[in-house]
Amino acid sequence: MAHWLFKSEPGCFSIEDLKHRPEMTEHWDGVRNYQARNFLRDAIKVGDRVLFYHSNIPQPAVVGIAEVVRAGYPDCTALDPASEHFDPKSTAQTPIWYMVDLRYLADLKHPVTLETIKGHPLLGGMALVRRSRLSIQPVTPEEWGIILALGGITGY
DNA sequence: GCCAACGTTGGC
DNA sequence: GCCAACGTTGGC
Repeated sequence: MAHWLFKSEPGCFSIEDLKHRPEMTEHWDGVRNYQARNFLRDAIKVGDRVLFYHSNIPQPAVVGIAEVVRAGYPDCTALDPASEHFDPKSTAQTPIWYMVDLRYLADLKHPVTLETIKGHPLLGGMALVRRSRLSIQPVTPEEWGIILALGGITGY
């Protein structure tokens, strides 16, 4: 089981949005970056765990965790001319973009802010700090454990 | 709202 | 295939 960090602008899609859909899964669509796409298509598997990160706000932070319930499959929004994520180069036969489905697991009791992560001796090397623009990135088991401990939850 | 980082596009 | 121009992300 691998660990990941997914970023989202809470004004667009927040952990609350994910949480309040207990009866259904949520598509993680609209990713239009090749490196993130490769993770979605090739590496992210059912059962993997995800740190849910809120970006582009005054206090960016990891706010909760989620579980992958469906591995990479073609992103239907790329095929829909009405979607803002429409990509005319992507077709049903040769899809370019992929998405996964997530299920809400838990909120952190205490959000772990970017500031905290940057200042932590064992977290300063995270992709979040070094490659700040990558929206989907791998997390090591050690980083996962530290962030959950800082966040005040156990059992995941 | 600014701007640095950096990914993508397109002319040559 | 290089690289300048441009667009986007995301911290501040």
